[in-house]
Amino acid sequence: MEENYLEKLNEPQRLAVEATEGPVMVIAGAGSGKTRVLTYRIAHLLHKGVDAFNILSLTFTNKAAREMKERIGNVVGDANAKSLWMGTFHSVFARILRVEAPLLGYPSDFTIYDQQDAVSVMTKIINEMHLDKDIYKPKQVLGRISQFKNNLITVRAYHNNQALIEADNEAMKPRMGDIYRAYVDRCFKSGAMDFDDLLLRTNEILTRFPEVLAKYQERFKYIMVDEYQDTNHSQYLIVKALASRYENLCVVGDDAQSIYAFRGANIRNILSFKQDYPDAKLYPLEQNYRSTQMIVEAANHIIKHNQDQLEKNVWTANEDGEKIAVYRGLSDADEARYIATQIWERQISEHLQPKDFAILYRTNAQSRALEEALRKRGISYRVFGGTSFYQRKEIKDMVGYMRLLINQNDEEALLRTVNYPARGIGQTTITKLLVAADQYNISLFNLIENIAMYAPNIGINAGTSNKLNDFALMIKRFQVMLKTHNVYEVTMEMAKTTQLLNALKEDSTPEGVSRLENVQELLNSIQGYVEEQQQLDEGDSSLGGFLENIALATDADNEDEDDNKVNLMTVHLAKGLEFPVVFIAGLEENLFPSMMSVNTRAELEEERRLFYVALTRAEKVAYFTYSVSRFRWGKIIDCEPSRFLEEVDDRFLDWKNLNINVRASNNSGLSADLFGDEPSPQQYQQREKAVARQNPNQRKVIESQPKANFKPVNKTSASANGNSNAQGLQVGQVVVHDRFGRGVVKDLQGEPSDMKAIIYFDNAGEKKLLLNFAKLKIVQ
DNA sequence: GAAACTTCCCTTTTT
DNA sequence: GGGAAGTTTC
Repeated sequence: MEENYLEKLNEPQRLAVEATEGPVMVIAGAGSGKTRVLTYRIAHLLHKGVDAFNILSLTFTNKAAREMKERIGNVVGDANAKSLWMGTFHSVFARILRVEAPLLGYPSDFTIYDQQDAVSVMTKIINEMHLDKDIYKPKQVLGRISQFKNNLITVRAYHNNQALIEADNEAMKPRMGDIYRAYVDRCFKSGAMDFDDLLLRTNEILTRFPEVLAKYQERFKYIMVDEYQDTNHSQYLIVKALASRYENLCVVGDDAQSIYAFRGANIRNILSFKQDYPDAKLYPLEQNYRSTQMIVEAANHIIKHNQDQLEKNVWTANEDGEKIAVYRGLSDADEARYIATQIWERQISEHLQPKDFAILYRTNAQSRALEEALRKRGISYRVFGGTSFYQRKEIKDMVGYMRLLINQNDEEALLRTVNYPARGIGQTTITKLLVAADQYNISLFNLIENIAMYAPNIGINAGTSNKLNDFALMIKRFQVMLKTHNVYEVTMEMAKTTQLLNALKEDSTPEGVSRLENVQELLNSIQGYVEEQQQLDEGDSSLGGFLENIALATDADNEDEDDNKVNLMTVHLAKGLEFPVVFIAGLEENLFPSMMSVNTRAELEEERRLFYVALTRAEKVAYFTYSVSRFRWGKIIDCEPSRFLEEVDDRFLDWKNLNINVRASNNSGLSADLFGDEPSPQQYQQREKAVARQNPNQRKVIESQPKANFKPVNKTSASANGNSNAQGLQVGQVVVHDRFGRGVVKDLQGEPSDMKAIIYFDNAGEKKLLLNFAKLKIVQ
């Protein structure tokens, strides 16, 4: 236990940490040490003798949870930190639902449908109901249903709510209620929950089963919620229910950083905390430790344009800092080139590394131009977000089979896999099956496994019937195999038997090769997962556990072993992060603020908060850039500077190229500026040498494959903290493992990057451990 | 039933 | 400019 940890806090921080009993709200301005407070508060609870088992901490991202756990481990020791429940709402309540969902008639191995699955279900429903998909746009309809669910409006409640029905009638969608019912039924029959269900069903259980509620109230005596301003109504109710017995609830947030209203976040949750808990203690954190005076004041100045906000006075004792540079590009390529050049120059002049830079933008699509400019400069970078690894077709195919093994009623998984790789089961057959399954009210898989019985009645010939039967038998066989073999072995066998690997191997195009690599990467990560989980006390090396992890994993969670790269991400993903130098790109009307968000004041204020979040990520230096034209939807369009730029007082800004006075509609002078400050090849080489001298270890890597974003999931406390070390381990050495205790290394196998050790433990016998995951201390 | 070809959306942000 | 869905052809 680290001593004197309280001395590392300022006065309000310390008070917030010490107020462990009763409701507490911490209003934490940007950069004011919010994470520090949460971390030390938990450490303080443990120090006071509270059992880690009784603490629940809800964070906004898995990444935040992991980092916090690590930091707590540093203060109180890993063993103590281990049994803390810490994670996102979705992951924590998914875990609870694995136990409790059967109360509602769900299988405990329920599938979690991602956005793609949900859209696919919805598209089918709208087709089957013969509705016009231009009026009932699947994504829009799902958005509406998401609103219902996040406000706990069930299908029945909807049908009893005249106001909602009228609103949908007026929106020309009178069938909304029927669609909602069909969607919920369909998911239920598939044994599947979407993201919103994870919260809605938790609420349902806590309301309908008081003994279950009591169990978790008793367990979670101390509850902490990070980013409280971004909780929606459903999350709010869960927290309220769980905390209502002991009321040891601590919420931390900043109304100025609420940026998730579009997915139901309700800023009122933070504004009305004092009404919900009249005894609540309030601790405002106003000293910013992150940024320069310039950045803090400019950010304060920006957020003042919003009407809806709590009075706050964020200040800093840091240095003045330089003004915010504003650059106007003539095209998105020009804007990107400017940014790349600035990164290049600052790396040399300020001794900065690639990882010290972040480029933030409003939409994922903006990354392309930026990537290209960085590649041209030979600057290594990393893109967060966008199409994630698990959304790729080849991965979803593979995962489809895996899902089917643990939940054979998962209709989306079945439809995806039944004819891939092609086995002669086409659209006509599928349609017949869907109709029949509905008619007999059984699941698709159920129908297929008894197809011989049904085939004559539903017009399926003997040949097709056999093919379907073979498919069902194959799935059954793997289900049996799962009982005796580990997940990796089964998956590998499945990839071979289904010809999935072979089909990919035959494709020698670059895309095909990359697909095969992705599948291999997935297989590796399964192997890593199995071995890692086997080493944890509460490890879950089951297929279900793996699938849950990847369903709730996001791209921001993936860690790259080489993270010294320029960071590219949306502003949303940047929340909670900080970087010495930040570029905010694409500050144009209809882009930032988004075209979709300029109609109401509330929407516009959320965009402004987003701008505030972006700027407050910067520690030392910030840049604003925009362009007068941009490639969008395959066309070049003219752009106007963002209204947000005009809102910022000039005393904060350093306009870089005002002298080139070109209107968006006038292209004269374009060529001169577009290529004006490109360095000559000689200058280029000199700079490269300068960088190499300054930083000999850093080789310039050209990075483009999204694959590089991917790491084995759930990499909790691996080698990063230094006490485990794959390098330098030798046969014959004595090591100590967290769980297995003392052992002797018998053998080492595999590549250095993926090495396994056979270790004979005094108390646990012989184990094969992956050194990337195993926490080993070398004793002699 | 499957491959080749064409058209249509798309871009707001994410668990 | 790109990926998915729909359409045509074998």
